[in-house]
Amino acid sequence: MIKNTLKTYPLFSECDDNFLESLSRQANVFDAPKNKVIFLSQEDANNFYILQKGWVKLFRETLEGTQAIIDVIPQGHMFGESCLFEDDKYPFSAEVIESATLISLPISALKSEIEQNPKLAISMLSSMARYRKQQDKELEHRTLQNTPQRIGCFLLRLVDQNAKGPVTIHLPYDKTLVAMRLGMQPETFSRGISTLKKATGMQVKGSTIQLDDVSNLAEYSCSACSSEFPCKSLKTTQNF
Amino acid sequence: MIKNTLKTYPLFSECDDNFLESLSRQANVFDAPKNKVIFLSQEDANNFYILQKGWVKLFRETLEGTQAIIDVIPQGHMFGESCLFEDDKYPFSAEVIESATLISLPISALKSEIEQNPKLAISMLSSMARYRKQQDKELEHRTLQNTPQRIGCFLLRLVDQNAKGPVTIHLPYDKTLVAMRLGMQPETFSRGISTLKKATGMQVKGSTIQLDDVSNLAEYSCSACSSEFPCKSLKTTQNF
DNA sequence: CGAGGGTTTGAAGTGCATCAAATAGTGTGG
DNA sequence: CCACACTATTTGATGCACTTCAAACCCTCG
Repeated sequence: MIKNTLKTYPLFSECDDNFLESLSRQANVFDAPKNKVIFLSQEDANNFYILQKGWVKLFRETLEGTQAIIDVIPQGHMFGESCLFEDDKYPFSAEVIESATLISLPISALKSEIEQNPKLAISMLSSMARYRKQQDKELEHRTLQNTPQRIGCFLLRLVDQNAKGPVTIHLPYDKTLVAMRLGMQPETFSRGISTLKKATGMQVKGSTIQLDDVSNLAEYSCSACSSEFPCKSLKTTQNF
Repeated sequence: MIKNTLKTYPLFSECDDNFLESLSRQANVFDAPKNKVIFLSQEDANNFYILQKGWVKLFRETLEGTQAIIDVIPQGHMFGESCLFEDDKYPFSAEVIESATLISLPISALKSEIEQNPKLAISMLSSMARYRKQQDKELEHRTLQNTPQRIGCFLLRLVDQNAKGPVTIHLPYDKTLVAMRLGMQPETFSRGISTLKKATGMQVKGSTIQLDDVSNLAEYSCSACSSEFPCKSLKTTQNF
C-alpha cells in the first residue's frame, strides 16, 4: 500500500490522509534495470521519485562527456523533488546503477499541497536545510581534505557514529562510482585505500573493510575538517 | 526606515505590514569595521543579518586553522538565516572583510512567522532552492574545471550575462580572498589570471579587467561545465 | 619617505590524473 | 564445473597542475 509507505517519510508525516490518499492514487510503481535513465538534465520536471530498492546516481555532464556525480541516492530516499521552486526542469540526470524499484509521483500535486499545507512547507524546508548542510560540508571537504582523507570520511559515514571497537564496512556500490562520487579517479581511489591501510591499519577484502577501531581513521580524516568525529552534520539518517 | 528596506526583499514581498512593522522594531542597525567577527561557527544562532553595505565572508576552519570560505556575501544580501531549521547553531563563522553596515534581525521572529504565513514559507523555499542550485554548481566546478577556468567563470558571473562587445570588470574584493573563495592559493590565482590573459586576450590592471568580448572567455571557461554560457543557473540577481 | 600588506614571480616538491598494462573477479555458455 | 569473455580493480610509469616556500615587487597610506 503506497499510502502507508508515504506515511513513513518525515516529509509527509504532517500530511492528512486525504492528501496521501490522492497522492498515492497518482503514484506509479515500477522496476528499472541497471543503466536505465530515469530522466535527463533539462527535461521538464513532472515527477519526483522515491527509491524503494536499489541505487540511483544523479549527475551532470559537459559537452565533452565528462561526468560530475552530484549524489548517489540510497534506498528509501527521494530525488527530483528539488526542482519544485525552480524552473521546472531537472537540474541533473538520474540513472539507475543497481536494479531498482521506484515510485514516481507528480510534482504538481506536491507543489499545490505545499502551498496549502504550512506544515508540509515546514517539513520541506527542514529537508532542504538538511540537504544544504550536507552540500556545504561536501564543498568544504573538497577544499580541505586530500583524497585519502576524503575516502576515510566517506567510510566513516557508513558506520554507526557511536560504534566502539571493531567494525565492518561494506562499500554500498562500485569502487569506481565511489571514486567519482568523491570527485577522484578510480586509480586514485585505489591508491587512497592503500594509503589508508598503511596509515590506519584497516583490512580490505573486495568491498568489505574491517577496522579494529574507528578512532584511527577518524583522527586521520577529520583532522582536515572543521568538525570533529562523531560527525553529526553528515548524512546519517533519512533525508526526507 | 527599516520596514521599507525589508519590503524590497523578495523573501518578504508577501508579508503583511504588521509583521514587517514588528520585525523592524526588533531590528538593530550597526556598523562593523573590517575584520570584525559577526558570529562564530557553533554559536547559538539568535539573529540573521542583512548586509546593507560592505562585504562579509562566511567560512569554517579546522583545528589547525586552515580556512574554507563558504561564501562571500555581497551588499544587499542576507546571511545566517539558513540555520532556521537546523540545530540553532550557526554552521559557519562570519567576518566583515570590507567595512559594513548591517541589520540584525531575530531568527525566532522569522521562524514563527514562517510557521503562520504559508506565503513566506514558499518564498523561503524558493530562496533555498536557488541557493542550493548555486552550491550544486559550485561543487560541479570544483570537479570539472581547472583553476583558470574557474577564475574565468567567476569573472563571467560579474558581468551582465547578455553584454555584447567590450566589458570592464572590477574585482569586488581582494585577490587573495577571491582565490580562497574559489578554493585555490593566491599564487595560483595570480598565475591563473596570466593564463587567461594569454588565452583570451583580456587586459588586467590592478583589480580592473577589460575584455573586448565575453565570448572568448566564455568559450574558455564554460567548455568544462555542464551549462553553456549565458549561464542562467548562477548568481546573477539578488538571492533572498 | 618608509612601513606594511597585497601581489607577482621563481624554484622546487607533492598530489592527482593519465595512459598502459597486469591482475582479480564475475557471469556465461558449454 | 571449467574455460572464456568481460568488467572491475590494482599497479606502474610519467606528466601536469597546484601548492609551498622564498623573495622581489608594487601600492597605499601614514
